[in-house]
Amino acid sequence: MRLEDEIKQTSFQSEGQKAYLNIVFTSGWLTLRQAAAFRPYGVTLPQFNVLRILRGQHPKPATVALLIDRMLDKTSNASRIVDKLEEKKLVTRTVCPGNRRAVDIRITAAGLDLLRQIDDSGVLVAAQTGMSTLSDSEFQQLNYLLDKIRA
Amino acid sequence: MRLEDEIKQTSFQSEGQKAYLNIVFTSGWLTLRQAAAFRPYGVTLPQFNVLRILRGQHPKPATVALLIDRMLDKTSNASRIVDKLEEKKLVTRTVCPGNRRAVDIRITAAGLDLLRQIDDSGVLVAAQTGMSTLSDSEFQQLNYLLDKIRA
DNA sequence: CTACATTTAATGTATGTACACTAAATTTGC
DNA sequence: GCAAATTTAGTGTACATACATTAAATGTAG
Repeated sequence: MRLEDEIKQTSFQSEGQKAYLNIVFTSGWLTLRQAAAFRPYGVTLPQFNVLRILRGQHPKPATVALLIDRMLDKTSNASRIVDKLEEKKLVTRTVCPGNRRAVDIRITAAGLDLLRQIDDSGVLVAAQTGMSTLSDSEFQQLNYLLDKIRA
Repeated sequence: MRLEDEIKQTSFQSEGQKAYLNIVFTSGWLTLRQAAAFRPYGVTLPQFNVLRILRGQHPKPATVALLIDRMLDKTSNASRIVDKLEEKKLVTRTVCPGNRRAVDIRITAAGLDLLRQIDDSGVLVAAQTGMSTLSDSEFQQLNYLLDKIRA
């Protein structure tokens, strides 16, 4: 749907201003759909993303610093997201033996199970059906333009 | 900067998956810059956006429902954003005489002053310098692609 | 006119975001 | 070897987001 109709604004200062609003609005639109898809599994989107990073490391542990490095949202508080996952027994936290400042974070069997369930359900794919309306070359063009904005 | 480098991920399931991450990441990147620009003025980005909607209505009042309709983030809690603005005396809230369920929200002289200050400062333009790296036709292409995703 | 439904805003609760600050462990420079 | 700097997590606080629920005013059907 055209941005103009979504936010009931008919004129914009510039195409750039409109593009800014469009990026932020589309991001929210997509995130809302993703979050809804995960809700039945009892994890939020940031929690899911941390779990996926941990699975990528498995069976090696990750530190909080590594999570921050790989997270989309660098300023989000990885500690507190790990808190929630620990409460749900999806991850474990142990002081790193080699460096007692750091904390080794590992995904548990239950965590791996949950990710497998979500993978199998196709929920992730379904949540991105909004994303299936573009061709591969259009996606590439989009990625090119977004990367260029942050040049 | 390439998304791959920003989030240290070298492979993606598909261009669509990568585009999804790119939209969300770029949105966060832009929002962070905008928020920093407003901080000296003591308002947050959602608060600023509500103020702008109210200026657009001025001198007519707006209701909470109208704010939600025009906001980028429909599920954000307009009531509480108005709370903050009211505390800062940037808006007023009065029960709507014609419909006592509704609340008339108006921007105050101080609110208009603040917006004028922000406009004059060029802060908004400066915050969007990240957005100046694309040509108009590239922005148009970007808008087209984003609208198509939400088709 | 009254009972029920709908509209409108506000509130409650859990989570996440942004940023400053703290505290402990380690590294570095002398 | 020790003092200062740095690294690493965690905490505190303010704000926003997401969604369910409440409460009051209004509309509507009988």
